[in-house]
Amino acid sequence: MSSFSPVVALPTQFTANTTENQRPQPDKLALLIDKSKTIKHLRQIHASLIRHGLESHPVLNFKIQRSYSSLGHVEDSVTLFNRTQSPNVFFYTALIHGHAINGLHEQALLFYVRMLIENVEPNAFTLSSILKACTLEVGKALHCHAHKFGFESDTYVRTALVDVYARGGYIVLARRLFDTMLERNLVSLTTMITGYAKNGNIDEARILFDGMEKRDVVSWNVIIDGYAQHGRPNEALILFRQMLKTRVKPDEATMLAVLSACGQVGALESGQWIHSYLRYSVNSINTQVGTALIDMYSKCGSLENARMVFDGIEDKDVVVYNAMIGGYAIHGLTQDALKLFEEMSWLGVRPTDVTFIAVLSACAHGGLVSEGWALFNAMKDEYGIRPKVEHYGCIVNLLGRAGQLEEAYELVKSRAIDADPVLWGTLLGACTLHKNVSLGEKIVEFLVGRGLANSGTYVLLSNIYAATGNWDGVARMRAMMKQSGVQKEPGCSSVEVNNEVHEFLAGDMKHPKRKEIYEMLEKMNGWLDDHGYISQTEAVLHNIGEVDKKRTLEVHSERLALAFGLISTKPGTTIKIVKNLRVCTDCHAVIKLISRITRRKIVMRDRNRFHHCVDGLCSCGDYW
DNA sequence: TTAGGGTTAG
Repeated sequence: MSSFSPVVALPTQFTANTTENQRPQPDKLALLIDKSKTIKHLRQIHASLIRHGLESHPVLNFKIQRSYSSLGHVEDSVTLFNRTQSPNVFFYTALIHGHAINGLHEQALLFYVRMLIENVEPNAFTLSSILKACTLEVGKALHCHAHKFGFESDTYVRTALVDVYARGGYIVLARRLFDTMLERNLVSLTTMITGYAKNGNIDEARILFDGMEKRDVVSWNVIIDGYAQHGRPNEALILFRQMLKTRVKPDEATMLAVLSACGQVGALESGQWIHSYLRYSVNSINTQVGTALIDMYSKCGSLENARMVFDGIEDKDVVVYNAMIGGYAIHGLTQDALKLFEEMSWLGVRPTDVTFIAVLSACAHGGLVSEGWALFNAMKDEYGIRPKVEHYGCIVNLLGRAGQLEEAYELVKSRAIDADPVLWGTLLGACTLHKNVSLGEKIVEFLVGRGLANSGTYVLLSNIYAATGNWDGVARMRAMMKQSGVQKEPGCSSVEVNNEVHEFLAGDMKHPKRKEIYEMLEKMNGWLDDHGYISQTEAVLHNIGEVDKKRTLEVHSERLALAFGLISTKPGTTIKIVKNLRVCTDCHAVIKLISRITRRKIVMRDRNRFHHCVDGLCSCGDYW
């Protein structure tokens, strides 16, 4: 008790009506408890409560305990609980809720069980609190409890049940529970939308969202994030613009979702807009938002800004480092990535598996085979991190790019039990790069023999055949692909002009400025001819004549994006292009040359990495 | 009491 007694720093607003002799009114104390925002204030009130012999007051005790929980001090809450004789349902519920919101799911469940053992009957509050903290299996059992105790139709309980089933992937069941609710409200709708969005069923989510009468910041966040996390970042950005026209004010969660979308589409201007919005709307940028900004700037090609945000974050955790190292990696700045990794280790920040993905991919882009192996081994031996398939992917990629195909093949084969199609794809991609037909065929044979071949296998082998001019082989693979119903993902490039992202497919005629774009393409061809450029027609993976091949290359999506960038920005402006697939060798050469001819910096992000083209040279050193 | 949130190979 002595630790509580001196009320030294009790602020005046709390002491005004409280002298040593005067007992404070319980209802006033109750109000103070509910209003206290910091643990310090709460402890002071608690002290005063004990000093005045009110420590057994049921309502005050309950409120104190609840406040401890919500301020993240669950242990104090438990202490208080343990000192309470025969706690009632409210007490138990507050405790369960406190554990649940602080992520202590198992303990929450244990208190629930204890409550049942003590014959304290749960109420609707209890059930909805505990449902939030449970897995699908436990949720099913709790569903029975809800039924038994008669709360199955309670709005809160029902909403929590919808959440549990949706989280567990039982989306149809969740929908049925949702449809049979006595009343739908903003939260239950948002819960259902979240369920669809997390499951990747974003179109269903959108239908419900569009039908909402009222939307708050959370419902907007859920739908925007749903698009952002499921490969539809453009739609996320469109919705965000719609949100700005409403009265609903975006919050940090909105910013995180939108920054992710900006990064994916390479929308630097939109990302910068968010950054300034943040600077003006919040006092300081927290670690999470900072990380998202670093990621956005890196993916939008602006490493300087990424670094600036990085330097401005005071308490850098490992995730912040991971984002920055990953940024250096995709830009091919291998040494900077490794240096930062060293710096972070030196500062005592322990790397995670994600950190190693970042540094290993940095090594792959720089062709640093021995450094990569050393890091891979250090990860296992020094840091005790078990390599995942992603790490093997990095190593296979590193070896494959460097031409050590057999070694890479052995490594993948040694892991054939949990063979990952991506790993095989990486390896086959390396075979294409080095035109190693025999190993490619050997791999495909191996995969077919073990029943591991999939549609992608044929695509890759067909690419190897095409790269070596084996058109019979290509035709065979195309036929097999047709049979298995696969299609190659179409190449798509985008460029951001005036805060708007313009997308192009190969040979695209849909853009309103198509006339000007194609005129520019012609002009570009003229420049290339003047510089004696010869098309690298072997980059065309179809068996057609040379002239047709050249024509095919000329309308590749990245060229259309480049042409549009050239006609819609001032001379000297950097052009930033984002492509969904890897850039082809011919386009790479053309873009380099155009950077010299137009004296513009051209930055292109392809599926793998960034290419900064300046004065005819590319930052990747033609190694990609 | 009910909803959302940072980094991840090719």
